[in-house]
Amino acid sequence: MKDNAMPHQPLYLQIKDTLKKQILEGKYAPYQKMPSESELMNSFSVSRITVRQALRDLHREGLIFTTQGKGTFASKPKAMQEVQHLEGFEEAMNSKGYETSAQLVSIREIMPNKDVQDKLNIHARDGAVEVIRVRYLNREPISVDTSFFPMQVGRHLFSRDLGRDIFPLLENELNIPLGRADISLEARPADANIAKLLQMETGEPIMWVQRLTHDIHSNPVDYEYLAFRGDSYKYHFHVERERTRTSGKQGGQ
Amino acid sequence: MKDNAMPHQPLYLQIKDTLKKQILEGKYAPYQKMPSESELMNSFSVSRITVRQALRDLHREGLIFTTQGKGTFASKPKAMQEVQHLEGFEEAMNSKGYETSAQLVSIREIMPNKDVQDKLNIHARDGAVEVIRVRYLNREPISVDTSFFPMQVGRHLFSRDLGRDIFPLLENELNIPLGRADISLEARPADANIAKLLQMETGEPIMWVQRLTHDIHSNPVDYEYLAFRGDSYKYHFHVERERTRTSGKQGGQ
DNA sequence: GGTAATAACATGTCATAACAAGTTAGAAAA
DNA sequence: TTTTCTAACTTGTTATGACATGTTATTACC
Repeated sequence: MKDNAMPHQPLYLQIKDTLKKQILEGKYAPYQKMPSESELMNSFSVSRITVRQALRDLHREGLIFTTQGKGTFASKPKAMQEVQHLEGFEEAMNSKGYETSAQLVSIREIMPNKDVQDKLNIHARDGAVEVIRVRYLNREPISVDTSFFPMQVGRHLFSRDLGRDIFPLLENELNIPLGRADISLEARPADANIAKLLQMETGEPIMWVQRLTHDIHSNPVDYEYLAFRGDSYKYHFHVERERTRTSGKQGGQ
Repeated sequence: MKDNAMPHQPLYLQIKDTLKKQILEGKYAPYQKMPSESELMNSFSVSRITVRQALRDLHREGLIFTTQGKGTFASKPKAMQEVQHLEGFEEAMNSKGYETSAQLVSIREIMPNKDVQDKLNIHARDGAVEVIRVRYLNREPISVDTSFFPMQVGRHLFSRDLGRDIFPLLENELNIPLGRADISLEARPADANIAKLLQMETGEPIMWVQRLTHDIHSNPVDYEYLAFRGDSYKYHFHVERERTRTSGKQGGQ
């Protein structure tokens, strides 16, 4: 594990990585039964505890689930985004070992509608840049992203590779330090255009995310709609019960 | 918290709960060294693997961290950077001048399925109380709430008015101080039952909210599914861009 | 007193083994 | 043919044991 000489990985991590790769490559379809612990012991020539340790990690990462007496099954990959901080989709997914990519559908200068004007604090005559992309998770379309940028930001994007994340681009190449984002979530039916891009039926549920991102000076720099497939996306977060609310008549559900 | 016949818990879970309680009570200050595995083996009279399994779970919950050669230490209490308080539904709506109400569909004692067992940390034979309600906004159904309570909480609900919020009921009448809640959001199609209760078409999008609420001692007290009409509900919150991530090559969207 | 070596301590990895508990396929009985 | 029972299979828990690796205290030497 010191610099050269292929770092020796513990067996359980090697097994975990092998199985994870197989799952992500689709060797095991969602809900398909995987080899038993006994079979894995034999095929990897290791003890059961080593296999279990690998399986336990895979379970913790949500890639498998196990039922006593039945066996181990591949989970349906589900993108889950933690809402603790403004974290990009790609970053969140890559940290889980999923492969992400994005495909630019279009980029153009537009006359912003009222909503975009209000959000970006601009006028119609200022113009704005609209970027539409489809994002992929493990090569399957998962979201259609429609982003609007004020011209002083947007005009720099025409010459950039938009097949990857925009946030680091804004920060690292345009030197725009990002700050707060306002986010809203709704469940909506997919319209025909989105349904087509996401390879689903019109009317099926999507998670409709609106996000307005500011720089650290609170200037709006990016207003976007993200339409995620409902069956492939989940938001997750923690909240605390605020103490002072207990004195009121409200609160809870 | 389990008053009657304490169901037999695996040793590692008992040890984990004991240590967790000690940590949360402040017996070990943040970063303070905890007993070694060897000492825990002796004090609990179990094998090392049983101790390690308990420690592994505590580590996974963020309560401890371990360093090879040094030992095991209490973590700094997660100062949950709460995105924003989940504003109580009723409060949020009432502050906007909307009229809210809830109608009890059913309350019954059930044998909890595996998911509910896991979430409420109970066994099937413990039973649980299931409460199903429809919530109204300005007299139109907006959500179907299915809540599960462990028996020591749930049995008190049979004699209560469930036409109003449960959280203040739990806090003010049952003296259960509420703490953290884990929440996840998904867009899903409404099944026939929910569609009927919400007066919508089967398959239309709903916002599927899963919420596990704990008391301040981290005991789970309420596990619920909230199915909101997609066309009548929106989640909104703020997040900050985390500074340290800008140094990476990933991030953004 | 400072430095190096060694021993003791502590967690990390892995093996073998056994029993508990849940599921299912196949055999036997009705 | 259908139902019941049992053996085989499968995961869950726990024990004992050994070696690897990292840290720290102690001892020996200069």
